[in-house]
Amino acid sequence: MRSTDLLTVGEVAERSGMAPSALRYYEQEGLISATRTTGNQRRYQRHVLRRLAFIRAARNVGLTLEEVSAALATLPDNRNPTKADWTRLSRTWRDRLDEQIAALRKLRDGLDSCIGCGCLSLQRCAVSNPADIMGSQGSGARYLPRPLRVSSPGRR
Amino acid sequence: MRSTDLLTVGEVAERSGMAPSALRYYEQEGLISATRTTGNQRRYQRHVLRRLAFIRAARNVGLTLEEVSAALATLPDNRNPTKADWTRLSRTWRDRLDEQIAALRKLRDGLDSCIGCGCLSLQRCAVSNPADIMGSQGSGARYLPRPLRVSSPGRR
DNA sequence: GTTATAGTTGAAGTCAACTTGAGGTCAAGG
DNA sequence: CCTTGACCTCAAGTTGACTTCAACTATAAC
Repeated sequence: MRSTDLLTVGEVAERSGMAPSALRYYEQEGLISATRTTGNQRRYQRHVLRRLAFIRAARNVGLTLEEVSAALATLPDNRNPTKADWTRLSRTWRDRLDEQIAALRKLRDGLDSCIGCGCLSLQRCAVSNPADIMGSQGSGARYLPRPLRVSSPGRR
Repeated sequence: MRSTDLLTVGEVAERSGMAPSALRYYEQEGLISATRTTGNQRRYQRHVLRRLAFIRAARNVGLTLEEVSAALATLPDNRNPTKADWTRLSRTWRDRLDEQIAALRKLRDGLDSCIGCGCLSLQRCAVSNPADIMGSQGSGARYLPRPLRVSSPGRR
């Protein structure tokens, strides 16, 4: 067993629940970083675990890696991120989750009315309506997870 | 303008809001069907629109095409599907949506407690917890849309 | 009959987020 | 010193749901 406070990929993988290949991929995408031993093996500082926790949490909320990347980029690089930094980043997730929940609820309520009538009319049914799942209040629906986003004709 | 009650791909595409390429793909996957003209062009019966509405609705709820396909296969082929048939199929969506909503709510509530503490601890934080988003009641979380499913270590 | 528009096929490309495989190297315990 | 298990890189493969392309043909309107 090594005695330093640096972690190998295997250790980080186990502690974070992510596959080593995912860790390499994240590094390649600039989301995390590691130093190298003289023999070119990765050694991670413990704080990478927090970063990975953030990444997982963000992915759970439905962000793409690109968005995660952008969020991480707003962290200060001259000092260690504080609680406040992480809090700031995760605060916007709440809105996103609220939007997602609202969208699902709308879908469900539309479905409830559809179950009564069995219509699934292209024109009238909220559930199968091609364009307008999120309704008309402005520019919503941007934060729906992929499978809940209605493919607007012409783009998937 | 043609006078029959059969629809061309273009017409079906416009009325359903789906791309012609998607319609061909669905046909290839056995989700819809069409007759052909002597010149080999597709002609759709009007009821394909209802089927497409179903497909879109199901996709909105997060089903894969394979699941949609399985659902459609339970429709009777000796008679036209009735309202009751469509209703039966869509009834299971409700449960799925309820599950999705519950999962998101759980995520949000976990987030609310995290915003206060800024922790994102791998061990304690519900939002970034690798294994256990849906909690312990049995085998839940099967119907979470892809981006909300936590990748269990070893599989994506 | 001509032309414009719309349709046909099969193969290949796209996207995100990884995983897998081949072929080779490192590190730690005995 | 040697073996074993962990690690390295780079390229290619995977999945689902399509889209795009090239090369060609049909149909409808005039």
